[in-house]
Order: sequence, then C-alpha cells, then structure tokens
Amino acid sequence: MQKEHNLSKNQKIIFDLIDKSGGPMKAYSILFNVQKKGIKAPLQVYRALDKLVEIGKIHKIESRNAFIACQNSSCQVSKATAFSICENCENVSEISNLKLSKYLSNFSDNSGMKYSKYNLEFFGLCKKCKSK
Amino acid sequence: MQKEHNLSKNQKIIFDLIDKSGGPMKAYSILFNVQKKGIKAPLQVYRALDKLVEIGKIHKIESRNAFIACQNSSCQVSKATAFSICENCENVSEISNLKLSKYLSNFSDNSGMKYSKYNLEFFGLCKKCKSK
DNA sequence: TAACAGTATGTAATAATATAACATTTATAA
DNA sequence: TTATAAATGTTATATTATTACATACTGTTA
Repeated sequence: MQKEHNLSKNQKIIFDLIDKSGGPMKAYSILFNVQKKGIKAPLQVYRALDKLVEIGKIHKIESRNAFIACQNSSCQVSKATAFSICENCENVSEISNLKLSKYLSNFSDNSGMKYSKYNLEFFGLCKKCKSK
Repeated sequence: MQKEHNLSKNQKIIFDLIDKSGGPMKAYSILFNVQKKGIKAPLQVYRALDKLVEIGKIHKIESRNAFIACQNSSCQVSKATAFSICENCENVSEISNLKLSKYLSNFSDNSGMKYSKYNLEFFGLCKKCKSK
C-alpha cells in the first residue's frame, strides 16, 4: 500500500492535472495549464514535481523530459520504473510486470555496485501505429 | 563487428574528446573543450552528437543529459543500452551482460507493442562510495 | 567532368528545460 | 508555544537544445 501523503496545495493541483491528462506532461505545459490557479513561476512547478517524484506519485520519463502519473498503485516509491514509449505517437505507458521488476531489482553484476534503483525505457511502435 | 564509419572532421574531434575523457560529458562542456579547434556553436556539437549516437559510437545518458563513448565494441547500433550510475560520484559505466541484454531484447508483454530499442539506467553507490 | 544527391558545416537567433538565491508563510510536532 | 521542517512566492539566470538559412564538401552516375 502506498503511504497516504497529504499533498500540499500546489502539489495537489499539479498532480491532479497530470493524472487527469492520462499521459506524460512537460513542465512548461503544466505551468501553462495551472497559471489560472495562481501558479505563475517555473520553480513552483518544478518544486511540486520534485516532491511528487520523491513520493512516487509521478515518474519522470527521462528520454522525453516529461512527467506521468504512477499507474501502478502498488509501487511504494519511485525506485523501479519501466515504460514503453511509442516512437510514432509518443504514447507512453508504465509497464507493470512482476517478472521484469523482480529480474531487474535482483540484477547484479561483478562491478561491486549495489543497485538501489533503476529506470527502463522501451521504444517501439504501439499496436495502433504498427498497423498503419 | 561494427561498420567502419568515416567520421567527418567535427565528428572525429568530438568523438575523440568524449572517448578520451573516459566518462560522460555534457554538450556545453564538450563545446568549451573544442572551441580551440574551431567548433564555436552549440549546433555544431549537437549535430555531431546526433550522428555519433545514430551510428552507435556514443550513447546518451538520459538521466544526466550527458554522452559517453560506447564501451561495448560488439554493439552494432545504439539500440540496447544499459548503464550503472553512482549517485554519489556520478561515475557511469556501460553494462555489458549478455543475459541481461538477451532478457530485455526478448521482452514482450501483452500490450501488443513491438519493442525495438531500450535504455536502462541503474542507480546506486559504486564500490568506492559504498565503503566510505 | 558535369550534374546531382546526400551529408556536413557555419552562423545567428531563440526556444525549451531547469536551478540559484532570497524572503515569507504554513504545517507539524515537541 | 516555540522550534523546526516543509511549502510558497518572486526575480533572475543557468543549462540544454532547436529553427532557420546559407554554404561547402563528398561520392555517385550519366
């Protein structure tokens, strides 16, 4: 279960926007959308995003500089993330595959490094774009 | 085997710099370092980087906005990449683990999506930083 | 070799993404 | 209540990346 974090005012506004959008959103597009709610500066957006990422409510899609609501209710914190990204329509979805996450969470090599976190981004064509 | 690409002048200058550095380099740090060789504008750097990524001579570390020389001589193109990143000292190295790359290249789920490419970034503490 | 296509270069301007620094306010808990 | 942490507001600025346009080089093939 996800710990109930009491989101602050700005955090809630920004989380709700991203969550309702159903896809990844970029910081300045978020900013544009919340200006009518009184959030006027980039830093206000980035601060809320940072916190939301920290508590696992959203994830950053690194290859796209965009943020998406966590679609995996069982993921406690933002430690182990995997996404599929369509290179044609830019649709992004979070992969929740227990075998994959177990495999990666347990991955270790001979580097002596202890991995505590990972982010995996798969690219390709989604069903729709493939059939065009 | 890697196809021999004849790098152009700018591509060669920039690849050599990144390769010799032994680690990830950021675009504007590259720019600063090659100004004495006549490369004066960001676009000249980005164009060379784009090409080098395309032909697999370097990879982009998405979470760091940085570029690293491919350390895996057998990787033909930049389709399947995995890195380990130390969150303390920011040391980055490319993981070449046949089991991992096979597992990920063959990964498929029920989304109907065909994955042709992936990028995986592991985070943690490297051996040195762990023992401090 | 001339004509062409594709690739690479040069340059200026600007767009897009993200953070530093500082002042103030609100929430939490001892 | 008082101390502390967390969040907010605001201005300025740093960092990363692209658009647009003009020119030059490289290799092919007619």
